This record gives sequence, C-alpha cells and structure tokens, in this order.
Amino acid sequence: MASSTVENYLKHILLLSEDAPDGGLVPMGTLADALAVVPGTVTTMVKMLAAEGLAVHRAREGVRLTPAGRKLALNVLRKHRLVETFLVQVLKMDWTEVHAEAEQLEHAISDRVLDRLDALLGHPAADPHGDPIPSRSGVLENPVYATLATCPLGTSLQVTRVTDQSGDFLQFVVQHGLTPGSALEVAERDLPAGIVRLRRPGRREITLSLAAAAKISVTRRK
Amino acid sequence: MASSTVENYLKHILLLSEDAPDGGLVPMGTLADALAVVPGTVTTMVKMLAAEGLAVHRAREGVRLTPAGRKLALNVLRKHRLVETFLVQVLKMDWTEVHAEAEQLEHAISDRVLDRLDALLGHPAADPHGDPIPSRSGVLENPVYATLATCPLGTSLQVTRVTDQSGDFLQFVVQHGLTPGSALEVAERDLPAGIVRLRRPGRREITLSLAAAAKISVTRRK
DNA sequence: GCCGCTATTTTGATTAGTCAAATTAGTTTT
DNA sequence: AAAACTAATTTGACTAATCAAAATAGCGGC
Repeated sequence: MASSTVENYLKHILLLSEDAPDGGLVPMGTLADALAVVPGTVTTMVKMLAAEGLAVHRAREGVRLTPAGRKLALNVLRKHRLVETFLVQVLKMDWTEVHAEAEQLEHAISDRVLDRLDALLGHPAADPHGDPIPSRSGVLENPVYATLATCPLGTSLQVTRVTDQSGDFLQFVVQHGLTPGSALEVAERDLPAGIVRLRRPGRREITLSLAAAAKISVTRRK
Repeated sequence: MASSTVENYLKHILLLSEDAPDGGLVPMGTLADALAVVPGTVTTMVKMLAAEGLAVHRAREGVRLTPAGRKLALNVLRKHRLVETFLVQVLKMDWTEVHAEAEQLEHAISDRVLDRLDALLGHPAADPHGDPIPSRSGVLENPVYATLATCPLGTSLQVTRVTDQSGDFLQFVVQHGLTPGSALEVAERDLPAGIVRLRRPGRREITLSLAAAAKISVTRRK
C-alpha cells in the first residue's frame, strides 16, 4: 500500500497538472513548493514513483501521472473532499478549518469507510469549497467556470467554487458572504487598476483585486 | 506532536498496565508482542519515551507511564473508542471490523474533531465492545466486571464487555448472540474440564472454554 | 557457589524520507 | 559562441523506526 508520502506526491501532481498547459507535465520546482520540500527531494521521490509505475519522469522537464498513478491520486482526492464535506455537513465544523483536518484523514480512511461516508452524505458532487469530488470509478468532472476576473459584467451570478484553501482567504470569503451559493453581480472591472467591484443583494458593495477575483468561480444565476 | 508510533507505544503500555499486577509495570517482552515488534526495538523506543518524560524505564523490569504519558495515552484511547462507536452507530459498519479502522484513524483525528464526534454521539460512556471511553478530562472508569469464567451460576446476566478485539473472536461472539446487551445465564461451569455452559432465552445452549469465557464480562440483569 | 535458562539490552545494518550544498543541463543574453 | 542565469540533479549526511544476532543480567536449581 502506498505510504501517505506517496499519496501526497500523487495528489499534488494531479492537482498541479490540472492547470499545467504542458500536456499535464508538472515542473519539479512547482511540485517541491506545493509539498514544502526541497527540489532535490522531489527528484529522488519522483524517480521512485516512476520506478513503481505511478508516474513518468521526463528529466529536466517535469513529471506526469501514469493511469495507475492517476487512479490512486483520484482516490486520495475523493477521500479528501468527501472528508471535508463530512466535517462541514455532519460535524458542523467551520468551513475555513476543515482543509487541514482532511489533509491528515485522507491517508487514514479505508475505502470501505469512504463508501459509507459517500452514502451517508448522499453521493455529493462537490465539497464545501465547490471543488468536484471524483466519482468512485475515478471520473473527475472539471467544469471550466468563469471567475469574477473573467465573467461578463452586470449579469446575475452565483458563486460555485472557491479555489484557494488558505485559511486567510477563506476567512475573507466567509466574512463578505462570498461562499458557494451566494448571489452577486460584477458592477465594474478596471483592468489597469487591477480591481473588481461587486454588487450583492442586501449587502454593501465590495472591491477586490483581480488576483482575488480569479479565485472565485461563478455561473449565471438561474 | 507525538508520532503515531509513539502514540501506539503509549496506548499499549496503558492497556497492558491495566492488568499488570506489578504496580502497572509492563514487561518489555509483553509490549513487544502487543506491538508486533522485536524486543530490542522496544528497549530502544522505551528509552526514548523515558528521555521525553513520557514513561519510566526500570532496566530489566519493565516500563510504566508518567502522568504526562498517561494523559497522552488516554487521549489516544479516547479517540480509538469514539471512532469505533462512530463507525458502528453512524456509518453502520460491522461490529467486528471497526477495530482495524480505528487503529489508523486514532492517529489522524484532531482534538477538535474528537470533541465534535463526542457531541454527535451523545458523550457515550462505552464503545460497541463495551470498553469504557476515557473522559475528555482523562478519567478512565474501569469497573471490575465478573466474567463468564467467574460469575455466579444460575443468575440472570447480561453481557457488558468483550475484551478481545480479534476478528475471529468477535465473529464468534456475533454468531452466537453474545454481543454487549445480550441476556444469558451460566448453567454449568466445569473447572477440571475447562468449560462453561451457557443458557440463553430463545436460543440453544452453547459451551465454551474457560479461556473464551474469561473474555466476556457480565453484570446482573436488572 | 556455579550452571543454565529466559528476558532484556547492545550493537551494527537497513529503509523511507528528508536537507544542504555542489554540480550539471538548458536557455537567454550579450 | 561565450557568459550568465535558472531549474534540475547528484552527492553525502541525517533522523526515526525497525530487525538480526550477539552479549549480558538475573534467576532458580542443584
């Protein structure tokens, strides 16, 4: 069975390859940063993953998962996101603190427990941050949402996903009522100034940076 | 923070010292068996625990927990038993398979999750095997129950605790309706033959060895 | 008081995962 | 094309946890 270190490598390669243009090739340095580890360590470990048939190492270019590696990674991600959902919906834990908990639990829960949890929660499609939960069979829906940095102005929108798990940012999101499901519209976007102004029903307007806006995904409100 | 290896050592020392006469001194060999590790390893690790102030090592005699070590051990045990309770009561998992799951989870769940779990379950006093759950403040009730090997004959009893976590034994217990809560009485005990015969309402009589009988605790049925 | 048995301790090696620092390969710049 | 820069790789060392096997300490028996 894969150690939790290996599981973490696989999970992060999967996550990073999502938004890697290079045919999903993740550069070693990027992976090192994500894992909070020195680049030399990543090289060593990735070679080991390659020897196990879980990843392909292209020297000096980066790493990509094999089908076997991807399957394991998806299972870890599924555990992570179902655990987060459980912590919020059943244990009523704070939206902003569950990420760290799930980081530990994802390596400790068995597939059997995973299935029960999934059933208990009614087979949810997304976790509390709006991140899609891979299916049991290993399919990861990854709809390309517009973000507050790219969506059309003046249309009625709702938040679907918050793609930054840092406590600080989530705190901010909760504070200003931008959690998944909230209604809003973009009043103004000033690219040179790098800001986006939001209008929400029954709340004050707020302004945030383009960088922050890009981390909040939205869809048209039905 | 204590590694899960350390947590395991502490937990097993606590468990073994319960039924150690020697003022709670656990012999190294016993601990080695419990941890499925070679005796030399235990010596090394116990010395390290002693250096950390978690245990007292009496050379060639055994090991005992310090108050600090006991506190940690109780917390691990609390996690273990609450997780087991959760797995059975909320996730409806099989009584006989939850021990192994909890063995992993006890090292991954935070104190915060622990508290929520405890609240969700209504602060239970015992896990599904009837083993007492240490309180948050670190008190472990350990009522001395009679067992089927020692209780009076012919009195109406009920099972309170099954003190063997092996799958085989638990399987047997379920099969014959001896789970905590079940009613029964001891019809006969033949010490020379080493057997105990049980009578249960609405079920066939069964006979088991004294060794097996000693693992099932009972109280008088109200 | 010596002998031998058993439990414990020592010693030396091993594995997984890591870091620091030196080296190398590729890419830009000039 | 050489120089300079950046990212990746190698190398050597370290820690936690383990095992195998040799050494030792206490003990009971005679």
